[in-house]
Amino acid sequence: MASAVARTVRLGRRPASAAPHIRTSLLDAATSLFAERGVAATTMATIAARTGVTAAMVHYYFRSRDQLVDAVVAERIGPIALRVWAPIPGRAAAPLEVVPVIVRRVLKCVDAMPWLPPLWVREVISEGGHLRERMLAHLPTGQIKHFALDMAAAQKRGRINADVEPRLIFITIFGLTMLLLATYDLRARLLETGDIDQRSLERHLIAILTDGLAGRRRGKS
Amino acid sequence: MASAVARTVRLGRRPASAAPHIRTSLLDAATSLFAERGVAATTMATIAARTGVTAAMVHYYFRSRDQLVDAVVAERIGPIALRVWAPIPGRAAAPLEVVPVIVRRVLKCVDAMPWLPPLWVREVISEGGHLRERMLAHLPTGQIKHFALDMAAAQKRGRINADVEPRLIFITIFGLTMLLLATYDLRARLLETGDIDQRSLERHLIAILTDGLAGRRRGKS
Amino acid sequence: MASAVARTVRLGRRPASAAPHIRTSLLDAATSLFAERGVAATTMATIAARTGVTAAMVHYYFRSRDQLVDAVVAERIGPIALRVWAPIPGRAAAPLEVVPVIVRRVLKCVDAMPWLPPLWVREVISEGGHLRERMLAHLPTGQIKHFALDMAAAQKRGRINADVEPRLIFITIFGLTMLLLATYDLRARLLETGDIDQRSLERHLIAILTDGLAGRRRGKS
Amino acid sequence: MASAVARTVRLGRRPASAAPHIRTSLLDAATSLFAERGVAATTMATIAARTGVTAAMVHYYFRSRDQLVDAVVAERIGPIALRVWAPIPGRAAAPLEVVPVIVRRVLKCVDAMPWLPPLWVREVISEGGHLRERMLAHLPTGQIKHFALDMAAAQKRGRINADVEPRLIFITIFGLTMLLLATYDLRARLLETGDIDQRSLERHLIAILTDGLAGRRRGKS
DNA sequence: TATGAATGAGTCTTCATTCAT
DNA sequence: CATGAATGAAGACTCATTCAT
Repeated sequence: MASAVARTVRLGRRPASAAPHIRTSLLDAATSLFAERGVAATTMATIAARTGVTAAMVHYYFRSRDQLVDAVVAERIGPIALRVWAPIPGRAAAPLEVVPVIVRRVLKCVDAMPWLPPLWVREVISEGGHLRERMLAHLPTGQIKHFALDMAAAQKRGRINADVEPRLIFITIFGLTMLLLATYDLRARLLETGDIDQRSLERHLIAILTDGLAGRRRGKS
Repeated sequence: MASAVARTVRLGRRPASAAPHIRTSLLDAATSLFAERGVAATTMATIAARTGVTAAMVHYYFRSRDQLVDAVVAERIGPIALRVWAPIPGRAAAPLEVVPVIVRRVLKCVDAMPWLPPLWVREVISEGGHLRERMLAHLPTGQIKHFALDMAAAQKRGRINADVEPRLIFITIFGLTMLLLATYDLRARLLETGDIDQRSLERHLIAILTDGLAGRRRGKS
Repeated sequence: MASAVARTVRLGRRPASAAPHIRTSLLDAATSLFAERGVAATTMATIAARTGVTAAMVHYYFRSRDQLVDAVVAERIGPIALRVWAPIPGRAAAPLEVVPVIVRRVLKCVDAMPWLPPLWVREVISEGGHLRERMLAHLPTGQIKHFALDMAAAQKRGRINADVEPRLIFITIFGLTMLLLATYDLRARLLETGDIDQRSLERHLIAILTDGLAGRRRGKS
Repeated sequence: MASAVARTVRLGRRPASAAPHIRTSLLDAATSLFAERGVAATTMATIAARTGVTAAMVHYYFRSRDQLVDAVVAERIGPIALRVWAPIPGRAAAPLEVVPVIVRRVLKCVDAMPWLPPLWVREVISEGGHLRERMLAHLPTGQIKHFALDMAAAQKRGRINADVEPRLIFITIFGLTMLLLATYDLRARLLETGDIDQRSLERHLIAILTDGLAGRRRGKS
């Protein structure tokens, strides 16, 4: 935030409080449109229209479509990755505790940023996703590898399911959470049983993942 | 298939092995391109080029882009849904057995159709997916609902994890499998630890999902 | 007709009685489609479809679109011109008698060929009409000039309206008749007074044209 | 017009005489091309080329071909209809006076807009004309009906030809004028007697229509 | 005679991008 | 800072035409 203010001042604009930065609004519009209909299906004109400006303005703030996409990744999606992948204290000692921590981190993020699950599932996680390459640079590779190593160690000590693949644990927890969030409305229309509230979803995720991770047979098989 | 061969022979064209129905080839090209780069980012010209024909040919076989997409859904993706969602014998008596059955069904499908996971994750499951609406008509709604009811009953009888939401069981098993399949190469590049072979993947999935579904506390909480 | 039979025999086809010639049907379809929606807006495929054959067949019978249009002019529209412009017996002696003769000739033609008025008005008479150039060759130029000269002579003898331009008499009679026929349904929708039957139309045309041609002041002004 | 000049000057572009609104030029080009070769045979690219801009510009000013056609009707042809169909003062008292009024109105319009006759004959009046439906909304239906009623009344009072159909009077006068104007060059090439000057044309039309309308037998037959 | 397959050229339309103002 | 005007490139789609069978 500090840097945003700094830049505003440097550029001689009015203080942020007076009006939302157009740049910010454009980024908002782009992000949610990318989530709603996909990156490829979102045009500069649509983003401009949702923000109430002309398409030329989008070019004024982001030199090109490519750089706009970069900005969305760097300023919107990237920071989330850092929050989600932040080191989990005590994960070595109590490996099963990672499940509720990760699940709740994701749920909390999504509360504030409902566009996240579809965008992640569609454009980041999925092979050929339009944001995939760009996201790679923003992922804390070191921590991800570290996490896998910690899990492997815990498994060796017999603390987690022997059949589980340690390198898949993070994506299993994180991905399943995202997936169930991203399929909210699909389920609603398919099952026609009314929606599943977030409390139940959280309980479901934590139960199945914790117990699955715990397993009945422990230690590396 | 027999009739296709017959016709090819009768017409005296190149050997059947070299020239299957162009319609089939186009459908193949479209399906894999949809998986590789998404529906919105795939043009008729690209599909044509990959098949080695002109763009006009794509219109010759499928009147419009829209109908081509319909054909992909109806002839390629739809049939898979039927296989995956086919009733699982004895699921009421041994609810935990559904996990390996579903996981293996998906893995088997994907063996023959490697384009499936990215396509499903990106364009079907994900909110705003371009094939979502079209797939709905092809999903065996009745069986999906039935499955949820069976799981709910099993849970009441204390056979599965009390904290699990029965309506989420199918998507949890099916979706997690698809997700891990769709992120194969992402993981490879991220972890740089060499690939995880399919055996380990299967074991991981079955372990975490079976044990997660079993849980330690049984019965509806 | 004789020549059509001759050609059929020469080409070794079945006699005309067995089935309507496809060529004839195609010509019929083309002619009425040209009248309904204009030459430019009529495609080979549409003509083929209305005849119940493939577009390739249209090319088989008429080498090209251009030659199909030629055939329509030569075999459908051209012959009518000959009937309409046929010399009117006694026109020199009784110049006013040309009006009912021409009007009735046209009405009779149109009875059998309802596509004529719109086609003529749209594609022949009108500047830039797609059949205009082609029709020129089929018009009996000599008779048209002759008619104008006869009228001029009659006018000099004080038999017709002094203010009338003799060279415009034919087109005035013929064109007005065609025009009123071609605007049948436009009037119906505009006036909403029910249709004007053909009897009234004929009476109207003959009255206004005869009396207009007769005039009150006779002789060249 | 004043504002257009003002803006051009303010923007410092080429002199106002050389560069009127491009939108206006495009409308001009479209209108005359529609008249020259018909609506169906006129492409966006041709219109653009004649105006000296790219095809994309035509879409910039008129969202689609359809809306361009609408604009031509609404802004070019529609207004003319109002002038031609404007109430004729004293038509009830002196019904025969309508002829020269209408004829001269049309001739005056066409003087300024030479594209009118072919366009009207081809695309408005003619069955299946591409502007027909769109023009209907712009025609002063009330006045057209009123005119027919006035003529019918005049006929009952014995003021006009008993055999004439009152509902056909307007189209007879208006249509014949348009028709003779639209066939100008056809006649020239057919008769090869040199062109008929507009004076003679006017005299011809007024003579034949006035005397035809007057008739010798008056009153409803 | 008849057709399905195939295509090049052209049409309408959209879109990212540039630029003068 | 902001926009209207302008465009080249590309996309979906159509159509007349050809050709092997």
